Amino acid sequence: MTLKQNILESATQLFASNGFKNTSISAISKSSGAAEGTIFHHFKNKEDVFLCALNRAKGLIINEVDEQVNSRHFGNGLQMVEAVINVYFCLSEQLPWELLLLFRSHSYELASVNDACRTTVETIYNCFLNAMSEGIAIGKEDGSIGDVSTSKTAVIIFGMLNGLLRFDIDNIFPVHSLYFDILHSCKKILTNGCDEVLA
Amino acid sequence: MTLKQNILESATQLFASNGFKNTSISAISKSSGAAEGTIFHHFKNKEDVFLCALNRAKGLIINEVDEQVNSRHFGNGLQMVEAVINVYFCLSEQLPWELLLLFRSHSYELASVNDACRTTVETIYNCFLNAMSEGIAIGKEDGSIGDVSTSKTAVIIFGMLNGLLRFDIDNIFPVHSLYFDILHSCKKILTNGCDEVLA
DNA sequence: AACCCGACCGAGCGCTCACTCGGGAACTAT
DNA sequence: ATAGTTCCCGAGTGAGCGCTCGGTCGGGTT
Repeated sequence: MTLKQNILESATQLFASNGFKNTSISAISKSSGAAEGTIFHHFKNKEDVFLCALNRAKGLIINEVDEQVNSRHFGNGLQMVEAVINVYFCLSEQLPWELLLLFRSHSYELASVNDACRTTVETIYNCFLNAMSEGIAIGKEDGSIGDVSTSKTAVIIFGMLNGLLRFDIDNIFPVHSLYFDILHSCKKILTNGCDEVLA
Repeated sequence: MTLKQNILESATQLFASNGFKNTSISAISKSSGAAEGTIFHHFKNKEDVFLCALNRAKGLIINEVDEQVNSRHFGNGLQMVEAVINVYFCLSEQLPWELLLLFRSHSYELASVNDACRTTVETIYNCFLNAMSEGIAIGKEDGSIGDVSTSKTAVIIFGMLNGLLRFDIDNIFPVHSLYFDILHSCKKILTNGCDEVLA
């Protein structure tokens, strides 16, 4: 573990739990064991630290999706979608700080100004959306998923997961106990409505 | 319009669009036309300004729900749930700053420390959740909604709306064009799965 | 041995910020 | 008219911040 990596890990944790403005360089310095000067030796400025931390998070998150979804085979499309949902849900335990960092408003605010940040954030979200869309498309062909709009349904399900995860993170509702209910709701969205089936 | 109200309105807008730490007292002073000293004459400190702005937002939001949902009659439970969904969706146009203020991480972080803030945030969320639960409960009796868990389903649908609204706000996806698709997905969640119907 | 260079350090600089304070203006009560 | 009270002002204060800069140290090259 090099000192630079140490700085990034500490920064990830601090930015994730306190936000950008509420995290001082001196705090990162103390937490990582690197002197303040050392931080500015490795990174251009505070924003650069944030960006590099976000990039590191991107790598870890995408890696997780690759391992759990993209490198596996599934019986049908629905099972693939379930796997995507499962990865995203488990992320808050596997990579809590990285997920929180992505959820921080500074990520979006920086993304609307900084090209590099925007592509990083987009890459992470597209990673999930693409996997989800692929699963839906496969499912529509093999019959495990009904006749729904691929892209729209992917966004809606992904948005649902996002909102519920935030409930958990922000301590509004303990959503993790609802995992199977949420999965069940997703399945309902992915099937045709009963009217069409009965018609 | 008193100067104090003016301060709260400006603060709401600034806190909502820039966050707590990124909004300085001098900015609120310039935007509201009140001198810095005047702000501290009316409010104990910066956090008090935030809290009062959040309380004001609470009043406006709950008022909107009362007008659009609680004071009306609906043909059945499903229609009531639809009305709740509609109010929440329209809130980002009716009371954009107030909704954004609620979505700011400072609200949750303060809520976990400050009792007054916690009850304010809880009151707003419970206002929607209660209306949603009531609609589901009514719908289960009149048959417009299937045999689902009232409270769990309310949380799931509310979380879904939250997540999708945030997509819109954070400029990740333009979700407002998906309104009818989202409504359709909610209806699917609220009905029994086809297996039960066909059984 | 002499040199170089990247890693690392921490005191210090300039700036911004939340908040204070002393005083003025307007309004009310006596 | 006088006194009291509330509202309002903005210069001033001290703490904390991001970042700079002059410097030490150790390993690799010649």
